[in-house]
Amino acid sequence: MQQLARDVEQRLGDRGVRFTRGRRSVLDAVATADGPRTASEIHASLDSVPLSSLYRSLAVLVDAGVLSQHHGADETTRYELAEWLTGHHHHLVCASCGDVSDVTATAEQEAVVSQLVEAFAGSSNFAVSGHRFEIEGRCASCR
Amino acid sequence: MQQLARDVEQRLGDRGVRFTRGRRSVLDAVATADGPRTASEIHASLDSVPLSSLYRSLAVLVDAGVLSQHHGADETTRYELAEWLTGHHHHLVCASCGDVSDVTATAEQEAVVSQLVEAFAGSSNFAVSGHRFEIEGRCASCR
DNA sequence: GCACAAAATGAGAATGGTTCTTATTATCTA
DNA sequence: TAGATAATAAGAACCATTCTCATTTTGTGC
Repeated sequence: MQQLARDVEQRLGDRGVRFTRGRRSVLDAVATADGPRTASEIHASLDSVPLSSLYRSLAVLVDAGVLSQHHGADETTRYELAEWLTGHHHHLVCASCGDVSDVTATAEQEAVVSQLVEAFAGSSNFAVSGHRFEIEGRCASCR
Repeated sequence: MQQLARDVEQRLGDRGVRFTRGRRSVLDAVATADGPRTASEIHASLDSVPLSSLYRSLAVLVDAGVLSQHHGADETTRYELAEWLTGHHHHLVCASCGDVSDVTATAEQEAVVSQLVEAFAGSSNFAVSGHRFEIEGRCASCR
């Protein structure tokens, strides 16, 4: 966590973006979750940060490459640490409660995934920059 | 296309849902696309179907299992034919224009995907019901 | 073919997540 | 410490989507 804050501070500093108290607490809230979180979830876990500021902080952090955002099973946007901070991983998405949790592949598994990605994109004239692998089902507490 | 309409008519009939003119044109618009489409894209390709009716038709068709909806790279919902009508497939998502196109895996590739899915979900107590594999990058016309 | 009930539609209002605006406050540099 | 710049707070605005309700269409029994 200390290391995380230092990495992020460096990254923001390099880009002339301040690492303010508000942004720190947003980062903390996202970092302590075990999967991507929605803006309202983050807001709920944080008092004293108004929604508009929260959204602005999230946008700044996404823009700086500290967070990544994606739009999963439900219609709201979720935020999590960028992969250079957490390592590459995939998601288990609960169809019932909408919760998303992380799962990390082994090196061999990830090699297989990469081969598949190349094979899928190969036919079209498509320049791959990444992939997303989401597994849908019911989480332990919903089944 | 004829076959598609017949399959859908049957499915809707079984559920006591009418296959009206409006719903037919919505189905056509989705079916003729080569990937998932947003409500406004569909709306644009269809005159004489008001937005509110379009959304209602989409909801009915999703509910009947004729269409599936998902929330991809951008924040708007996209609709496509359910997999029992098109076969299982994956997506190439253009990070630049947001367009999504379909890609179908070979049986061997899909077997590998299934193995990965089981391996990923295996550790948690997670009941898998499906998976989504999305490849991000730049499409032929944006690169 | 006709009348009635049930379902579908159209138009616009309402909702909710997200973004924008503007005045105020905090931060950095000199 | 002052001045310049960036960040924040509050609420208005925005836009995709959903809801409401009056009207129209469709299917069924006569």
